[in-house]
Amino acid sequence: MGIRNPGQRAGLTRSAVLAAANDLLAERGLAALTMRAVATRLDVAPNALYSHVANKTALLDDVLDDRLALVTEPDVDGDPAEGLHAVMVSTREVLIDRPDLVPHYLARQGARGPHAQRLGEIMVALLGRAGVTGDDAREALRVLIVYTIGFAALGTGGPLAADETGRNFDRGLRWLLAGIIPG
Amino acid sequence: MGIRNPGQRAGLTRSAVLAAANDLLAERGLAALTMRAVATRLDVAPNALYSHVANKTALLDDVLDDRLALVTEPDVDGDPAEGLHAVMVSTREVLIDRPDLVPHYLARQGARGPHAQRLGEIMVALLGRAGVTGDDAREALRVLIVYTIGFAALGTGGPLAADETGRNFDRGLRWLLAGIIPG
DNA sequence: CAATATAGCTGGACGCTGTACAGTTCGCCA
DNA sequence: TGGCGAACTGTACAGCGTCCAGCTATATTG
Repeated sequence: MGIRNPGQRAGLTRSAVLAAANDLLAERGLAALTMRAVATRLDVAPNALYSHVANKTALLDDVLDDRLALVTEPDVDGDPAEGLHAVMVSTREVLIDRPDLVPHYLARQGARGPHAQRLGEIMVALLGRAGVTGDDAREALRVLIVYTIGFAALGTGGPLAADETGRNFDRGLRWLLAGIIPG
Repeated sequence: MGIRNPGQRAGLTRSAVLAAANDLLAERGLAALTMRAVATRLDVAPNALYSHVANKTALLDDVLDDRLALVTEPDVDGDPAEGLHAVMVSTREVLIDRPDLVPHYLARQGARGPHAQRLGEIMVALLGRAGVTGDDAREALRVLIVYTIGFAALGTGGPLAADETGRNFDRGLRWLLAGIIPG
């Protein structure tokens, strides 16, 4: 543009880039989330972003994992089934207003970021306290994750209203938990 | 390219376009499925496709629905729970080797094509014969669909091997069906 | 059978994308 | 104080989906 001075530091930060991308996603959706749009919002040249992020896919990965940091941790000492229920509900709530992010998650065959990993560990611990371990735990984990992510992706797009979808999610989740932790 | 004679009919068909797109998806994945690649495969100029397909999104929608035509219909007079189980298993199998298609499905907030609709109706009928009707049926339908699509999307990408994932899917599915159809 | 309308295809182009390259300049550390 | 590495710039490229205008082989009509 000629307005920005060449070579001058804009004080750009990795987390500033993530935040800008996240905001853009929230305000205008995935289609509007282009590297150029993020750069514009930060008043910076498009390629400046590549000093802080490997590429757009990695950027989206990180935005997703940042998002997962907002999942509220359950009471690890309470009832395990209720703890699992709480984690899944919170996860869905956190993801549901970034619906475009979830297909990306699925296309990447699952999240691998630190926050995603932490959630997985918490769930495994809860399952263990409920007497589900080993292969059983791995299977239960996967079922719960797939179910939750699926519901987050479908968002409120079906024939049901928003709060109906929440109750619907809840109901299926309890069916799964009843199967996972019998009695 | 100057090789093809201008104005000459290539005998292009809508279903030929769908087939080419489907093949490309199977052989080289979603990233390789560009309008230009489809056109090249049909030995045609890229914009010729737009005589048969509204745009790329619609093309993907149609490829998906074509795919759903392959789902094997269950015995409508047998045990409803087994019928539902069979439909979901078949759906997952049909989608699992076009894994890129499923995030697209989710991003579009669910399939709406004729074959998808037919599957929905079959499921509702089975649920009805199991005594699940009205809102309960709509909720059960949604839970089953989300679960199945989710597993199709995650494909075999997790920590489990391919056939393990199949058994894993089966297990969770039975939990859900046990909740939907008690007794 | 001749004239006309139409639908299928073409080359070309537009605006947009992600991102590579090389150069400039700043802040920091020896 | 000198130099080095990191941050940022302008520029550019290849590839994308898709629109437009034109040509022509075919179908339709008189």
